[in-house]
Amino acid sequence: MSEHRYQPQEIEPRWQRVWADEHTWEVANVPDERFEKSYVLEMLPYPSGEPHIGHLKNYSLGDAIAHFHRRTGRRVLHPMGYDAFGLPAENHAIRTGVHPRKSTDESIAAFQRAFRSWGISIDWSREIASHEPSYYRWTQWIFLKLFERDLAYRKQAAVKWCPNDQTVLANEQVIDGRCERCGAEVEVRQLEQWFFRITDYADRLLDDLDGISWPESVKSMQRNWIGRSAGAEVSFRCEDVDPAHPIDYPVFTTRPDTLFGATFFVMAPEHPDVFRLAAGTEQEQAVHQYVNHVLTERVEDRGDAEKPKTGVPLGRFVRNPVNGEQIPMYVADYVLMEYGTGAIMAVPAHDERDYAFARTFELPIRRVIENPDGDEALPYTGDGPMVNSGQFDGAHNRTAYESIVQWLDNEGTGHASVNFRLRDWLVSRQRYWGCPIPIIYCEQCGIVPVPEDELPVELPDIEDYTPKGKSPLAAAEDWVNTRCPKCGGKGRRETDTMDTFVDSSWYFLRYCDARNDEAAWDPKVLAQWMPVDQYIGGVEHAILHLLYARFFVKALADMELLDVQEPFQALFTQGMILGPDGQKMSKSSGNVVSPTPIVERYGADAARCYILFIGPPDQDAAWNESSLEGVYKFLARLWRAGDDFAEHHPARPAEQPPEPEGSSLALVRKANWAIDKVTGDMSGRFTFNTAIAAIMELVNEITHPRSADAELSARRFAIATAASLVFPFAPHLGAEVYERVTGVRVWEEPWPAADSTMLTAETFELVCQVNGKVRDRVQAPTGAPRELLQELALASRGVQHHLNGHEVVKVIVVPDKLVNVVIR
RNA sequence: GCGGCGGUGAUGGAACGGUAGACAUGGCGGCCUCAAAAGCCGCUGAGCGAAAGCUCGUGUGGGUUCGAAUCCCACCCGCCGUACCA
Repeated sequence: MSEHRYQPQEIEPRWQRVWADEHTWEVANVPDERFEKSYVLEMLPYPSGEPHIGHLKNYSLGDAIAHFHRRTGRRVLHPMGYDAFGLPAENHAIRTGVHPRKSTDESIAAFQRAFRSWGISIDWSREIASHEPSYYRWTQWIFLKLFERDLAYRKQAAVKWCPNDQTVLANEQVIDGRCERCGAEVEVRQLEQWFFRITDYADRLLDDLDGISWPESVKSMQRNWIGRSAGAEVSFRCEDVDPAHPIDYPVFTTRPDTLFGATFFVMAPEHPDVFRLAAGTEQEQAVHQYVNHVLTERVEDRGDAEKPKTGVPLGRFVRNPVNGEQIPMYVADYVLMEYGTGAIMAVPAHDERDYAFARTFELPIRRVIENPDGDEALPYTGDGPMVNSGQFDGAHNRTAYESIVQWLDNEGTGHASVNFRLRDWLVSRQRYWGCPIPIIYCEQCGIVPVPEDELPVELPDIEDYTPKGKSPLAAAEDWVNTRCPKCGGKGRRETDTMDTFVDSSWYFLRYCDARNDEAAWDPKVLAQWMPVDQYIGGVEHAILHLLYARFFVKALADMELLDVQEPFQALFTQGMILGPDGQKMSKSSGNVVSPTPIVERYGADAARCYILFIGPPDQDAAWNESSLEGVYKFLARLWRAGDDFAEHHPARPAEQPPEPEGSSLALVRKANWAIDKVTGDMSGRFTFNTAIAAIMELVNEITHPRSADAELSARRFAIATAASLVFPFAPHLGAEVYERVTGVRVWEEPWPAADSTMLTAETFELVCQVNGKVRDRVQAPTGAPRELLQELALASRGVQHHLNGHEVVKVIVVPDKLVNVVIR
């Protein structure tokens, strides 16, 4: 009887064929008022090699949510695509000579096979890949739209350069002074590059976080990254260089209340005026030496806050606007050109860095805020009454804050100001395998956008991918040399390509209208689907992708190309699957678990259930094969229960029996309990681990010998319910068992609703406590009045035993739950 | 430093302020079998006890409460992010 065994290898392909042949998961862009829409989206994969176990988790999670939404009466958009441009394919090409398009397409095929073999319910009619001209045509179009609005611009700047990948990087792609991709130490170079003006959106990117359901951790990371600081901009005047033409140097400070304590002034080594200021002073030589030294220092070393402060005097003075004092100017590397104005007022008494610098250079330290605790220690960064601050003496610094800013404003020496840590997004890359930037440089007309009707600017084939400090595309002379669209004269194409994060900043929009050849999307179609109701992916994208995509949506909304302000209404960040050793999976540690052999051996359903059962999905979890077998056994038992039943009874729709008794009642109750539990878990925190545990309990009840004499309809109902509930996690098995027992396709059935009368029994176990400690448990009628419960508890053996002789002070009764007798 | 999250059996993990440890793994015992595999049933936090039962127990120390893993305060440890950001 070998066929009476759970054989996922037989069941799974059969249902996959049904879903493929019938296009089951496709949805049309035709509005249907009867149903609410739901857009469920997992972050699109980067197709490099084979899918790994993290992908299995990501798409198992998303698929369960998509199925649940469908069966609770929503029209679900659940598409798939590939983030196909990028460095790994190109580096592979450099090593092997294989065109990145070929290796990428092979990898995409592997992903497609995997998704089908996992039974993920994807609307394949909307599939996209960012390296196809039909997609990147619109990436280029968006670039041009941003360019039109001056949100894409070109400027010379000190940028982060990866010497290994031979390309510039966005600030977000530099981790601890190293390249996010290859780990090489990043250098700083002055280069002309393309930027997106994301800083224009800093305020909105920050404020709108309040309105979306995202994990607090991700919101907080974005808030920190945007780094909004409120303070004041204050001008310090330098009359030294030419008294006839004084120069005002603004600084940004979050502590204008400490202005009276500013005893020196520091500029960043990159500040453009540093050499001019030092010129002609005895410091000239020293300043040159110092600045040159700093600029050759490693980025990582310079950022170390622990290292001793260095710097040199500029030989000049500036005037403190609040008290007219002339304070010395310095150049020091602890001041950063990228933040604020590249110059600071130094208040050593109330700032740790300024304090350290002042001690090293023996500069005056003047306390202007007292510590209410009477502690004399400096630096003191807390609040307190002001001293040595002229007219503000005695006032509390927080109270005086506003009036100082007001006073500066009246004097014309300062004003309230806000500063952001966020920098503009550097998007050009000196690499081949990316979306070409649709720009032409003309000797006459300068920077000229490629006309929309000439899009896409197709990526040409080239021979040599090796990076040479400029884009490999520069070698494609035929392609580079073109005519200026404006004047018809000689033009040269931009040879840099776009950061791949540009491609993935709008793909969720393209899914809505993926086959539109006339436009990136039809705004009316977009309005039907956007925003994404549930987005699912890894935390590693907390800043980069999630910030960029939000920026794109806001910018496009401002152009009235769409009408949402936020792309992802709710976000769920999954935890990582670690190796069996609890370490991050990596080729070098040899602990990588591939999903393919697991799926082949245990089936996709078991692999999917296991990965969801392992723990709360937002937490990291170590892979453990023996637990996987436990999940497999559970599925096999459900299959066997269905098989046994179907062997002896013809399929008929499952219904809850009207008045079950005895073991039938127990079974029906358990089924309803499971419906209630699973439904709750699916709707809230996605705690699929406890949902699966509840289905396990139901299956345990079904197969337990005590349920053997339950009536037919009760057994059918219980088995069908288990199959129905397991369907979002194990779709093949759910469909198989449900159909064999009921004759009906489970995905066409609505999600089961718990019968509330079955969620409670006539009696319950009353917990009897004395002073909060459990002393007995007795059966009591459900819904019994408090008096009765109190009576039962007081009469119980355990309570009596502990009562002896003590005075009962009071009795707490929690209906249908417990009684606590308080004694003295 | 700052921000976020977490600390519960041998293990992964459950527990609207109300029976701590659901479910699963592992372990032990049993059934079935000539035997094994598979499957099924039961037990499984620690200590004391013949048993009934008692005591202890959710990182540490306090607090609130009839009752705290859960709420509050202080601290310790771990993970993640970020950092000379003025």
